[in-house]
Amino acid sequence: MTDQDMTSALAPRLAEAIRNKLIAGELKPGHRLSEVKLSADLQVSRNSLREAFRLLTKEGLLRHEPNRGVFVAIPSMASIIDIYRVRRVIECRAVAQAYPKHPAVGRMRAAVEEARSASARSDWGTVGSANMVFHAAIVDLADSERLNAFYLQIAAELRLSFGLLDSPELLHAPYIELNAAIVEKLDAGEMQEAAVALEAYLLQSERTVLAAFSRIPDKGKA
Amino acid sequence: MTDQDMTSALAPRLAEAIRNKLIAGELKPGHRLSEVKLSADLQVSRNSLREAFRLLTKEGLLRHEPNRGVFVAIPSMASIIDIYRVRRVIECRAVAQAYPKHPAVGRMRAAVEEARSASARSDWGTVGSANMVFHAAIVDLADSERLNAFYLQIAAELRLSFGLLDSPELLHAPYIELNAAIVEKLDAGEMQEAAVALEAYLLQSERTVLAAFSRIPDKGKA
DNA sequence: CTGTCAATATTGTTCAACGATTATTATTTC
DNA sequence: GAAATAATAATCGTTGAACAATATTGACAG
Repeated sequence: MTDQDMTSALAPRLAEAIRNKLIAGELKPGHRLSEVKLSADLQVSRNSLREAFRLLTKEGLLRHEPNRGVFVAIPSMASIIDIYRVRRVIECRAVAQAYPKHPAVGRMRAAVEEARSASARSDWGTVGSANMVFHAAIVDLADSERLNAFYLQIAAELRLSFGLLDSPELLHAPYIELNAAIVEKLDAGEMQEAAVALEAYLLQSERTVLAAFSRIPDKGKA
Repeated sequence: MTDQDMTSALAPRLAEAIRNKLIAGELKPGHRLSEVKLSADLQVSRNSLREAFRLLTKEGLLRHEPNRGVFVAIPSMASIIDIYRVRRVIECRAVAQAYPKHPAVGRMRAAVEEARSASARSDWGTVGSANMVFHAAIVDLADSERLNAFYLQIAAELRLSFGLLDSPELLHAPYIELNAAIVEKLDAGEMQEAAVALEAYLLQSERTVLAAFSRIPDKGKA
């Protein structure tokens, strides 16, 4: 079922497969990806694999060192800070300028509901995914496919960082009700208030993530 | 001098060469790029060229149709509208939240000066480039490398659209003094005013570009 | 004129090869 | 024994050719 999907080209499918392994944490940051070994494992040629590598390198998930190979990108504090800056720029503005009856608001509401029910059964993985959907919907308020595509990349990169952290509960649970509050404000037409709430929210989230990140013992080890 | 630069990999250099041809207008939108022909022209293998194609496709400059080949992306009104949406989201926010003494402000000022002097000698190409530098500097106010990289892509895509339009004077000249006004407001610490001025500016620019675009006779022709 | 079908051309993918660069090991020298 | 150096192995970078899959073209029959 998974390897007979000839609908699209091989390289993008490879990229997606590797991307999933990355955000699932199966491939750890700093690990080196051998072309010959991976191409043998995935039953594809070296050339096709290299094409997939280019894609992921441009997305920031892999790092390419000339004549040495590709490595899983190692998230740093700088990258986390950078990503949150991007999020504040895009998400806050998207909310501030949002049209209150935009279809994406419905998706935001649905994401909050799913997060709540998942939280009730302590399914923090689903809570995290729902949270991702929520913020992707926020970006969609701006009605720009380029912004959406860009955000998807950023989000994947952020997930890579999250993979290094444990305690997903602490990382996602506190924000469910904050998300709900933002939807409420949007429904009430209070876009400006929603934007400032989101900004404070993102700043707090950034602090939490950075704090968790700083508690990682040693990340310079292979 | 240009073909012995072994410092970086081949594919990115190819991509840059093709990108330059694209924004210079040497390759017209809708044109199909044959793998065998181009690889022969550029003296590289088909595999290397394909790697470069992936890069440019992900940047939105080329379009890939399965089993048919790659084509120069055809700018549409929708893409122009989308790009301007992105610009308003990013640039306005960057200005509104800017630190008035940010180093990028100096580059903005320098870009205005260059545009003025180029305008005096009717060098509209340079005026356009200086304008690009100005806006890239605006984005840099947000201090995010990811935002900078993203904006570079968007700008390249916009340049592709500009290539279809004539009368570069009308497209760039009116904005020189508006740029200068934004720098002044930033210097005065009036970030909010600068942001609203920039927003009006971008809206006007979008209208101008769309109007010029709609005057293109027939863009469905090969 | 239209639909069918073969012929042709182009892309998609793989493989094998070779030079260049890097990592590793062995050797030499002090 | 330790450091420096040379030889070896492994990997990447790029190329060229090959074959299958798909799309385009053109001929042809009705």
